[in-house]
Amino acid sequence: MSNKKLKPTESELEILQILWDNGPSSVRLVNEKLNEVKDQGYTTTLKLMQIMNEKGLAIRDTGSRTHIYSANVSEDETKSRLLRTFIDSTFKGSASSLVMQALGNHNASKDELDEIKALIEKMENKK
Amino acid sequence: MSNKKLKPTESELEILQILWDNGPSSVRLVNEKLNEVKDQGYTTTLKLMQIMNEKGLAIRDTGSRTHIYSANVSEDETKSRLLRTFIDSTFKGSASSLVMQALGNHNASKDELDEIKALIEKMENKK
DNA sequence: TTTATTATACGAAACACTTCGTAATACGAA
DNA sequence: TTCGTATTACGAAGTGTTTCGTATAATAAA
Repeated sequence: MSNKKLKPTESELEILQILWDNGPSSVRLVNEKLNEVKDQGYTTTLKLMQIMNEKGLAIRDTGSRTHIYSANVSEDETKSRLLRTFIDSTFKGSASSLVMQALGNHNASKDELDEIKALIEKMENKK
Repeated sequence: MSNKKLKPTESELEILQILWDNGPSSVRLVNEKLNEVKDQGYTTTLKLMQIMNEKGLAIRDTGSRTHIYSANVSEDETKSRLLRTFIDSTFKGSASSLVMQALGNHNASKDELDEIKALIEKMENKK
């Protein structure tokens, strides 16, 4: 996987998510997945994926006529970087501010809270 | 406060944060605060704030020569909406996925972890 | 009053992102 | 081979954001 520091756009992230979920895919398949959610012409999707290839967000196998695209950035690293950027720009870098807002506004279930608390304890033991 | 559903841009959010922190402010003051962090010409800041006024993100008092701008959207509501959008686009709508990622990838310090754990315990006791 | 300073208004350029029309090409079917 | 379809390539238009130069107006200083 590439370790480029590029921040994908909204549209690119949608496509990356499809590639992460489905593995290497043709433009046709990605476009069909996208069209389950929104209207978008085939050539629009194609163009976006070509640009993603140029940017290094995706790579493609051009061996056969139908090019097969794969994500070239890892899901975890990408989301972690997006989260970091979001925390910095919206919550002045404070992860706890964000978590409080997230937990406060979405009424997490008791099971979710337990799960999260367990994770926190695990992390604290490591520090 | 206005309840318009407008999503501020990155630059607009920076300015809103200054207005939230400092209260009603002149363009000059906002520009000075911005310039502590980044280079940006005065007229650029002015233009952004004029646009924010047009969009309803800010209002201004034009009574005296130096116009005084105030945020016209609440900090909590705005951040909550931004968070919701971010969770939807990046974490498929799952707040706990986001929290896990925030806690798991060095996005939170030990102090923040303690803070969050305390919050969770408080929430659990309420249930 | 004259000059210098400070502020706003306006418009345009630069940039990035999204969208799609059209052309060229490869492939498969008749 | 010929025709229709699927695919990629290319370029340009539309939109939104950011940036700033210049003009105009108001105020303060001399």
